[in-house]
Amino acid sequence: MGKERYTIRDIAAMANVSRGTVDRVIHNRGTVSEDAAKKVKEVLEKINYEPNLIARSLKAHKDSVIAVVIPEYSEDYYWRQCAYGIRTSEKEFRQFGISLEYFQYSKTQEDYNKKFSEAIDFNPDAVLIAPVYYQDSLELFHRLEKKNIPFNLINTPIEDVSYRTFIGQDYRKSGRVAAQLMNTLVRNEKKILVIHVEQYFENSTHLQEKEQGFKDYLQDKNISQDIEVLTFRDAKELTDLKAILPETAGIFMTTSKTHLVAEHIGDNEDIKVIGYDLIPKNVQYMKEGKINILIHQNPISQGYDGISMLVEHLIYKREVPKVKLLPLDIVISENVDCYL
Amino acid sequence: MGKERYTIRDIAAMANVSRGTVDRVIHNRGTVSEDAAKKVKEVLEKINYEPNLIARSLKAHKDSVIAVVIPEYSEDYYWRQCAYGIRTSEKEFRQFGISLEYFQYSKTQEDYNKKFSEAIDFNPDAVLIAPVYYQDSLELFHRLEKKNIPFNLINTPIEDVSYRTFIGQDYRKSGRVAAQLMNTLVRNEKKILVIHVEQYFENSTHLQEKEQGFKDYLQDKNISQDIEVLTFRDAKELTDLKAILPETAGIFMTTSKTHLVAEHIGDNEDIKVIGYDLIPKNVQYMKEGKINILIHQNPISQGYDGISMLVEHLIYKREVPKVKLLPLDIVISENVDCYL
DNA sequence: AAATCAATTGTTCTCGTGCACAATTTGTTT
DNA sequence: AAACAAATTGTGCACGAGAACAATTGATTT
Repeated sequence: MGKERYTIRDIAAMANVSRGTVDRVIHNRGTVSEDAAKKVKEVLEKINYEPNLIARSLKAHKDSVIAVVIPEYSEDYYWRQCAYGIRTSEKEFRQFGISLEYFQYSKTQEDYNKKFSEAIDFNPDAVLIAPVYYQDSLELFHRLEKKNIPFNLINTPIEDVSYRTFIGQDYRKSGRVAAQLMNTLVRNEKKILVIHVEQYFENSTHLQEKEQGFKDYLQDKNISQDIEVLTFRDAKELTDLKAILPETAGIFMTTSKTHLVAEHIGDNEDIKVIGYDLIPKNVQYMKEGKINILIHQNPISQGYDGISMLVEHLIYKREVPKVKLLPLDIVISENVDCYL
Repeated sequence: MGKERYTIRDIAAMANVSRGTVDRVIHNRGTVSEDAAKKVKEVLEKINYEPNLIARSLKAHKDSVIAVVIPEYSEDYYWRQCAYGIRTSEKEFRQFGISLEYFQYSKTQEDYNKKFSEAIDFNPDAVLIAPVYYQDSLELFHRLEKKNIPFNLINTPIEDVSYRTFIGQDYRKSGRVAAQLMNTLVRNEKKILVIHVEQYFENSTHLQEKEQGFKDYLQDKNISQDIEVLTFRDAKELTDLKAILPETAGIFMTTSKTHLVAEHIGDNEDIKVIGYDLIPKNVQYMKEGKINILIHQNPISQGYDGISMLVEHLIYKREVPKVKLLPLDIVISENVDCYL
């Protein structure tokens, strides 16, 4: 049975060579005679050797530092959740010699640039980034590449960049899910609004993806439903909504600002609302019945996986996938508790 | 800052004692003078010492065996998924000296008894059980208790037994979720069927819980909907359904046998179906539109967590919660792929 | 004061891997 | 064959915790 755990010592004994030789064969470094190499390889093959990662990582204290570039999170529930995931992972890996250095940016383009730059100049061993501003990011990523620093992206995917892994949702699919749900909720001739609330909408490809997915679904299913897309730069602009609410059956909000819509809908209107993220205001409105469905974007997992997949690469040098897609969790008032 | 990683050596130096004494204080074993104990404790307090688990587990090869008592899974997709989670976890912990011994039972009461007994006589260090038959289980659990063998339950909760941790869903809530979803799907005067398909229904408290949750929700929300509960011992009995389908608006299936219902519904009937588990047949019917919603019971996580929480206890002696509730994932055809 | 025992403290080895260095063998040149 | 370099192989130590064992101190008895 291949059930036992063999050590390098065992292998050395079986192949009649020294521990050093086995080590050299495994890591193919140094010089080994053909004869010895063959014997060792045969044994390795036979017993299906798997190194003891515990012993290995006990030795391998390289003390790496990971820079974390995310939005300022003290005032923001969503990013605070994400930071919580990051910190959980930090705790777990501290004993592996991993430490984190946070670079939080306030939500302006300049500050994003500044903090990201600082992170690069800090010369970390790896970087975790929540990239919000597409254009600015490209140049910054390029600097990381030149320095040969591996980096992971969370929340917002950016194509054509040599990141290690993107952790987040398939936004196209996310939009499709929203559309299917909306279709079960709404069955009349009034129209459906797709609303974006984002200052830098042009840079936010993921919002555009959600919209596209939403439309794709309706088209695929031959559902002829009136759709109107609205893009607001600022929360205040939502007052414009009032006029069209009477002829609206449902609203799909592409961001976590879903609660804004709920606020603008009067108590008496029967408008179905689908949006994103379990931030307290959203959850509150959901429990009051003003938001029907929220799609959970798993900020905690994003943070946790973002770090741990970087560590997998730094310490264990494990292969990591290019994309780690998180589930598209559908949340209603009755199951919201188990995602909080 | 308490950011550094201190070793027992560091602590010994700081407290001006030997490494042995520090070790004795930490594990409070052996004899230590009050004076020395106080000094060491002060240092421990100050630096917030956390032992290096890697080094610890390198040494602590106790080679534990965990017995796994689950249904025969070669022919059963759900339990195969669960076994997959168990095996993933087995792989991960093999290097910690953990090995598993499987005791699969065919789905009869006698065989459950027999295999479970064998597992106990095997004298494992811990046991993971998917208990199906309530009555028989009590006696068997008692035998484990007497032998002082810790055990975890998955899938089916059994109260008043001193298991370590139950891993599974909150079935009451699960029923509530189904009810809320059904209520969005169905809005007419026809009735809703709650269907159980289970040979040993009396022993299956979790199915009864689902039913109760379903009813609770409707009552809480003052929804006056006709409900009829049907219990089938065998798949064949479902032919009886035919007669009542015309006056049925929706069906809530409490087991993974949801596909049976889909099979019995003709193509033309517009009956909404909510059921459990992403087994291939169910997924197939969902894609065809014959099943509307499936609630995912996370068999993989159940298996994985079931083992890993046992290991946490065996190796690290960490505190583990009495109940680990898995999320109540709502699955529709558009997001089914991300749960497979 | 020497002997004995208990209480306390200090030392050393182990776990499995990785790496640096030491030791050995082999081949080549004079 | 001696001298030397190159190729190959063997050995020792470090990582941090745990546990067995050895050593020291203090107290008690004869």
